[in-house]
Amino acid sequence: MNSNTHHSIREAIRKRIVAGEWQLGDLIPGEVEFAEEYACSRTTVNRALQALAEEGIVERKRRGGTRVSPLPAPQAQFAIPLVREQVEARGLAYRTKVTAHRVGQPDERTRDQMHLSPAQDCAYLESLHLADGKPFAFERRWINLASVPQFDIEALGELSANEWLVRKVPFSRGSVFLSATSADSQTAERMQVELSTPLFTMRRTTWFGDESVTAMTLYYAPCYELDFTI
Amino acid sequence: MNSNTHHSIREAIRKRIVAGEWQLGDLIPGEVEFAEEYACSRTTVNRALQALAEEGIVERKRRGGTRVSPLPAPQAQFAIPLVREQVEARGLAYRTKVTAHRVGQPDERTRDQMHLSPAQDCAYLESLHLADGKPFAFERRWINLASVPQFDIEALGELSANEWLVRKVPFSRGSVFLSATSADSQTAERMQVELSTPLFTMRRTTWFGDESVTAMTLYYAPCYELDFTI
DNA sequence: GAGTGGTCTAGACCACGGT
DNA sequence: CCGTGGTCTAGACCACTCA
Repeated sequence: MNSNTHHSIREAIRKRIVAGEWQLGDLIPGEVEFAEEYACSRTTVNRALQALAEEGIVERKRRGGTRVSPLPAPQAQFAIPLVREQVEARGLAYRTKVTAHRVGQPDERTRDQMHLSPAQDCAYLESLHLADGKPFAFERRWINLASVPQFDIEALGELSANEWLVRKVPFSRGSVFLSATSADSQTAERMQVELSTPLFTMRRTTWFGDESVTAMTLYYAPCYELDFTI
Repeated sequence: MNSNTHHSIREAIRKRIVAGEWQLGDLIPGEVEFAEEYACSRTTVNRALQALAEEGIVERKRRGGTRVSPLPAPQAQFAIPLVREQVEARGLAYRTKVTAHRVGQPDERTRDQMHLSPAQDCAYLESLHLADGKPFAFERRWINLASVPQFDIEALGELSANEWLVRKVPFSRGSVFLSATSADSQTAERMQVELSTPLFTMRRTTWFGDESVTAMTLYYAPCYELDFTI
């Protein structure tokens, strides 16, 4: 048995690329050549190179061979965390509180975002996420009752709306917008900050199939930073 | 020949999971079983399921089988774009201008971030990124001359420092911090906004191996949003 | 047309980890 | 222990695309 796994070969080739053995955009050896060099089958090299292609390190074309990416863009992959996890990761106690809720029709902008007809009823929710009792984030959310008819304030229990939705409508997709906004009077009051404080803001709309599930805006406390590695 | 590719099988199984054929956390059929069902080899099913595992849709354990992820967290993958690309994607003309530069030693906080010894010389750069002549982002950057000795203001040409570094030190890794900050007087002047305007801010430190390359802070114009899909 | 990557298959052995 | 996933191999055929 050969100890060369597609994993070890991938790392070996990655190291050679990172070390600059080939210039950006240059052709690197083909699968057969690598297979001879590492004394393994072509299949194994193929897996290794496909993984590097998925990472954006190399680009591959039939007949054209495999080249080092001409302009490798730093890639980041991260999971959108639940606020509960963000709070508990800081060693603080998480609690959430619904500060307002009603059923009604969203404003036109939200209706557009969620592709709703004007008469469509939605649940509206305002919640505060607390870390050790202090405001950590303030959330405004619309939930499409047509796609989540089981939704009810009572059903949440101790969960935040997001935690409930993640369980009830898993594998939803969506778009995220990050920005810096100025605290409006309501947010400032809820978050106990001064009016116009800069707040890191995350806006999300999520979909299940072609039906919108929810649209929300989350305002984080001034201390908050979103961090990830590339 | 069978028309079932690992790709098509992956999508078929994904659809069944998303449709709720199995509950969150439930065991799904094993590789052999799927192979019979889709009339293909176990190898092909294996590739399909491994891909779903990488996406976080299923979790796999030897002997334990494959289960639907109990709490699937929405995953996002995106490339840190060059400011030039962000500007040109909006159909605007990109230009960059170095507004200040010198060689010296960074403040203690930056020195810590970059793991530098006190006497270590760095290049300091302030640049403005313009979109159709209007300020789009303002950047403060330290460059570790020990890891990039070839760096020189003249070497940049029409490129931004980041574009130059991406070519000169490709495949670097690093950490990113996103936040909302209040425009200080210098940034406000350069960006032509009022003092204390909330600005979406990206702080990055990048490494090549165990050597820091650069540390930078980028302040985006108020109109800016970072968007991606999950 | 020919060379490269993309994929499949059947069979084999290994490694982990639940019973 | 033994069933499950993890991986390798050799050979095969296909699909793209460059010359």
